[in-house]
Amino acid sequence: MLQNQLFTKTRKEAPKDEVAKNAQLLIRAGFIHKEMAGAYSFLPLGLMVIEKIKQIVREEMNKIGGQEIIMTSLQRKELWEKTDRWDDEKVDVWFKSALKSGGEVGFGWSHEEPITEMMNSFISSYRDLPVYVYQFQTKMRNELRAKSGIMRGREFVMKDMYSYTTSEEAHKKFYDLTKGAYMRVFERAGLGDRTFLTFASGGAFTKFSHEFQTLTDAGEDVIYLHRGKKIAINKEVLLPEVLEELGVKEAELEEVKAAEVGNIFSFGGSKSEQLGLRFNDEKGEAHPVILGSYGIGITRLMGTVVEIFADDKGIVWPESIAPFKYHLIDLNSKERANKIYKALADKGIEVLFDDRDTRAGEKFADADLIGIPYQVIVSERGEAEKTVEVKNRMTGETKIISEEEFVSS
RNA sequence: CGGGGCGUAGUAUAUCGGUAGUAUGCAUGCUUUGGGAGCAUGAGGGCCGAGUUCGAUUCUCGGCGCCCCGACCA
Repeated sequence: MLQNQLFTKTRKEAPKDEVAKNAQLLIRAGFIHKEMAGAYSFLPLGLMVIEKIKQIVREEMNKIGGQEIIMTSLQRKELWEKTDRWDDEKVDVWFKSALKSGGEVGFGWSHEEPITEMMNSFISSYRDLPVYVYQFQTKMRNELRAKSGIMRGREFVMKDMYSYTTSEEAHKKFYDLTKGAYMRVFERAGLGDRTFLTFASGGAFTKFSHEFQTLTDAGEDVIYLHRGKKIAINKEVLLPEVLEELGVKEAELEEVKAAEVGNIFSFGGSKSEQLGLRFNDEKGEAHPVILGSYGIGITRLMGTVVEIFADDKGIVWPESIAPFKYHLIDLNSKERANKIYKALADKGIEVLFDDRDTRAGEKFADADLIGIPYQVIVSERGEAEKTVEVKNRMTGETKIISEEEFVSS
């Protein structure tokens, strides 16, 4: 992509109404635009990152049998009344509106109810199970206070997956499978070594649910970490019996701040019961379908990555979710740079070509701010030998290699 | 929802009861060209409403919006 054609611009100064590092940098670099408190638009660069993250998640969910769908954001009042979660007293993050034709609708803050009810149309026998479905959805939550940039907005992108199985055993098996899939997602997104499976309160159905907590001071949660065992316990369930069950002593735990980038829940059969989702077993006896729910905050993950890897010059993207692999910077060597750009583009390599007619300093500063993993500098210095400089944004390391070698690598 | 802070140009800020200044960004020209260059010229601004006043961007009240701490976050 030609940088000249990118309609966004970088800024030197962060807007005064943002304090969160992720929002400051993403706005300065032109990835997002703030529409109102807790609501951000994703611009070309930001959307590319979102799509990269989604693709990683998609691949991992498909690998464990997930099927992708997308549900409507509009939700029926009657449905949520069946599970007693329509009332604002029960769920305080509802956005609701009225239909002109009469009646009320809600904007989805979660999709357990509608998707489970929908499954009534497709699940009636043990032969129809298991079913694993997921979607990438824009969730809307009427938070009393939005904060932390894109890490806790009123509107955000979430992957939510639901599992429908015949038994607790089958459920447990899939539940454990998702733990692995989730860790692979976070590893691929660059957060592997600082993301921990965390025990959290499980609600009415199981003792624990599990969260995936990524260590960062920008997070909202406090967890107690056992680095040796690679597990953590959310502050909310740091109780003697929990410690005993997990076989850890409080003294061995480290108190750290973390951001919840994912969570997985077991619902048992009660919600299915409420919504009438049952299946017949081999003997023709009806049972409620066992439900599990699995979330990954896509936009929160993006914000977390920015918080963790950014330095004083700007964002640093892990290669796996960067909008481009290369930032090609032309310093008065347009002919050569053009040729290199075309060669890369022909090979389908993702490259942002800074073809703007600006000074070197500005190009370097912008490239550092945007945070693409490799900056490829084409200048008069390499004219005679036909070389380019390849600078690693994360390490700052620079290599001079021949144009030919670079293009063919 | 409790507490605190804030609203001045695209952005960041200053000043002031009486012609609103600076930086940056933007436009044009010249000079410059490896870490956000220099000079010149130009366009661009007081959240909304009411009140006080000869006069309000400034003071008072109300509204709207934004930020922070706490609470909340199946």
